Amino acid sequence: MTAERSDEPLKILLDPRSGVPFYRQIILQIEMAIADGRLDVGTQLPTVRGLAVDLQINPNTVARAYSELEIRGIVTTQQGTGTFISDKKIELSDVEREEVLQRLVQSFLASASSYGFSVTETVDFLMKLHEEQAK
Amino acid sequence: MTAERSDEPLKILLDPRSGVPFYRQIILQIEMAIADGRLDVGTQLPTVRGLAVDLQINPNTVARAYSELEIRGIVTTQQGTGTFISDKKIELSDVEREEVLQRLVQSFLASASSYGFSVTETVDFLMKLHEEQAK
DNA sequence: CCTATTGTACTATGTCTATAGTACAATAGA
DNA sequence: TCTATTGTACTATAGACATAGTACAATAGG
Repeated sequence: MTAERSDEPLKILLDPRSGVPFYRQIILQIEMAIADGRLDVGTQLPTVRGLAVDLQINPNTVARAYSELEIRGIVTTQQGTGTFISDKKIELSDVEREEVLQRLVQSFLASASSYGFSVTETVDFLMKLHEEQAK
Repeated sequence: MTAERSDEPLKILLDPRSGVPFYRQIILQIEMAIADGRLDVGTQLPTVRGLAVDLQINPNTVARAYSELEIRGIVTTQQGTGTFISDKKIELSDVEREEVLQRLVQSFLASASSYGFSVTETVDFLMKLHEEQAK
């Protein structure tokens, strides 16, 4: 094995059967990685061409994902250098925050329910996922 | 709490932001409902036009979902009568079930994250909500 | 300065998805 | 029998998605 960098590279997996567009899957997985701490502020993402080769998809598709992430302020790009995780912070009042989260959660649970997942099952799954991540 | 009975109509929810085609969301949710017993053999599905109105989508889209389900032998259709659950057993492996939930959870967490909620905060909120509901 | 590497921009093509609209076929029920 | 309801089939249009290909711009490093 070649000597890798100290920090392991982000592993992105695409599921062609999910129906979810590739560029969205990339966005989702990068967002997740940031949310749970696997990607820190300032970390460089794989290059457009590099990731395209890795995932065996068109560079345009990667570029589109990065472009959307930049529009949302989640990453910053520098011509000729690369794409990096930015330090996006959203300011909301506590009340607003709670309302937003409440709405997100309700929508999520309703969705899971329509697929036949009970609230208990859904919550358990999330907890387990979170515990594993904490290791 | 609602006092619903076994005759409650199947509730299908479409998520336009998921990237998953409507017709596939319909197929998946019907399959899941059959797999976990919410839909029994012989049960009539909503009519093509009726479901289209409910979901506010084009009848062609519903027809496509039903058509694919029939090709797979999951439903049987009778001209002029309707579409019914056939007696084909649906074997959704735990893995497949988990994949669906995984996708829902990932999309949810990414969404929450984009609003500035950490995974920990989101999970805690859900847990607390669930505990209170259990009382 | 020169070159490789990076991100960006554009055109073009093909497939998939969803829509609107129209028409037809088969069945149930009055 | 007649009519409404059901599923089915088709055309046409528009947009999203992924691809291929080409070209350009900005930066790092020798």
